[in-house]
Amino acid sequence: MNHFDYVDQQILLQIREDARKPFSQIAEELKISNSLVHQRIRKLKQQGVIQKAEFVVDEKQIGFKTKSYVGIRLREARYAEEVVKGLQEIPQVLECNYVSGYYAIFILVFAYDNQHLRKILYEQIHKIDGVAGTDSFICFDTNFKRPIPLDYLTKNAANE
Amino acid sequence: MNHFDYVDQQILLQIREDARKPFSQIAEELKISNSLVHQRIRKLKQQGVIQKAEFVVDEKQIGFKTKSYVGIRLREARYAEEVVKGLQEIPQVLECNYVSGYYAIFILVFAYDNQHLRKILYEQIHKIDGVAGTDSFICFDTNFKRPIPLDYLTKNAANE
DNA sequence: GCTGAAACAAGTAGTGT
DNA sequence: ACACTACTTGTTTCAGC
Repeated sequence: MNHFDYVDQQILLQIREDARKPFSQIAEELKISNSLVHQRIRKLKQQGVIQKAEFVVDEKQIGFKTKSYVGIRLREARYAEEVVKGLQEIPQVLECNYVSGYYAIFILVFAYDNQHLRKILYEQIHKIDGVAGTDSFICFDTNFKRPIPLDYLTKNAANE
Repeated sequence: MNHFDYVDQQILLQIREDARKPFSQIAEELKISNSLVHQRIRKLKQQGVIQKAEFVVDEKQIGFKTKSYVGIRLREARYAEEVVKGLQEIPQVLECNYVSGYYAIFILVFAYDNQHLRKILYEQIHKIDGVAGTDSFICFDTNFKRPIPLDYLTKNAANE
């Protein structure tokens, strides 16, 4: 397991909320040196704990008003790979997972509006060979969306 | 509709993939001045197109191996708000949406492992008043995950 | 493993076209 | 609406503790 102490956790908590926060400011708040922040962030990157920094784009502001999760059933399991390839060709499909349960594949779709979603479903997804059917769960509202807790790592670090 | 031209699009494409990319470097690549990049990013922030910059944390690296979508059915529709409040108390529930279709609420859960997920489901979610039942779609694998396309804005800008 | 200073690079604001 | 310049601030490296 990776080493992961209080300083790492505090740095992570800050930069994952604001990736452009100056390291010098973080250092000041944690009362550590400028360069230590730099060293720790480099370590976290090397370990793969942090991968990259992204600017978050508001989907509604750029015209995507309909967010929907879609469960996909296959005619037979062997079509899975091919269907994933087909889904990848549709830019509005932002996420694609193999799942357990009633569906084989579970995706996240962003469309301009409900009509656009209907088009994507019936003119594109349903035409992919191997797709037996779909169920859509259109998001009326997102109540909350938040980052993953960091407690597991610190708990484990305590055992080292 | 917002003004949104080629420069805006190019800047967005770059910073959403790397929020710490130096503005000066973006300026160089687009062959525009340093300060124009700065101005445009400020504009995009004011318009709400970009909200904040985040560092992406790898869930597996920090101990969360089980990702699952969970559909929640309610005993009666009027319980909705209360159930959302209950879900908010569970830190491993990272996203919560009101949805159309078979379920009333659809959530994203990250757990240490399958047993931990089971615990969250039966010892926490099922004990919230109003929850009639749940179905879990455990993600065996995420085939792809990508950012939203930006073409809509530029298409609309052309009509202005 | 951490700090501090020094060299370097980038962000910011004001002015002019 | 954009570029240029001067100024401020942050980043990064490295010697030393």
